[in-house]
Amino acid sequence: MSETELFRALADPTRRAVFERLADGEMNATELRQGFEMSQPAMSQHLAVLRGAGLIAEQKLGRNVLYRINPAGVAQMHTWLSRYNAFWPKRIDELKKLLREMDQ
Amino acid sequence: MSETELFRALADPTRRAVFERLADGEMNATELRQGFEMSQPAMSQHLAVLRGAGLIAEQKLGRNVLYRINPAGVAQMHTWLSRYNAFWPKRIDELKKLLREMDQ
DNA sequence: GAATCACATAAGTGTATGCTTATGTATTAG
DNA sequence: CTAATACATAAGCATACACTTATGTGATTC
Repeated sequence: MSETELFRALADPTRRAVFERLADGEMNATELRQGFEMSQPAMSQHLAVLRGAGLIAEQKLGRNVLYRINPAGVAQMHTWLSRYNAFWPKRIDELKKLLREMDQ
Repeated sequence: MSETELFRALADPTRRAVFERLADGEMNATELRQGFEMSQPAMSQHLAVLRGAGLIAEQKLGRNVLYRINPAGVAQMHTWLSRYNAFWPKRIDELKKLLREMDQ
């Protein structure tokens, strides 16, 4: 899981939209394809890139493969981005607000 | 400032390293080039991509151009990533810790 | 004012990449 | 058991992109 792979995986708008779809929950490739004007092999390629980057994980159930977001990939991006927290002055108020919501 | 441009700008390892250098503070292109085996036009191109993506801002001082990190670009990435906070279970503890440190 | 410096832009090149059609393998349904 | 389904892989193509050398413009130095 390299940072380059992370960013490259998300740099393509189609592939990023696929990743964003998985935020709604685990899906197989056919479900993921709904709503996209895309061939089946294209989707397969995108999923391979996302998997290679560590952003998604798969689970084979017979001929079906279920894909879901891999928390480790998300965490890695968070870690990278956290270096730049000093450039984000509004974070204190927003984090406090977030924590308030979480504690409810 | 599109998300695609953001991710694409950071997807190249050289360019990401340039961006990471700017976290240390404002620099001109020649300073930025130190430590990189890179031609001057290559650096110019990278800076143009980062600027186009909204990740850096520039300030011209005569023939010198100073580059610095643009907080808005960082914030935009934060916003995108925050959609995936649900996949990051350790965040509550770490955020509380961060806030504690901030309040000191 | 000439020379030097700092940077942007142009043009070219080799490699990578997002798409396609074609094909293959494994699983499931009837 | 055959046909259909689900998905991965192969191969090809057009476009994008990170690099280079070459060049140009503007600012600074001497």
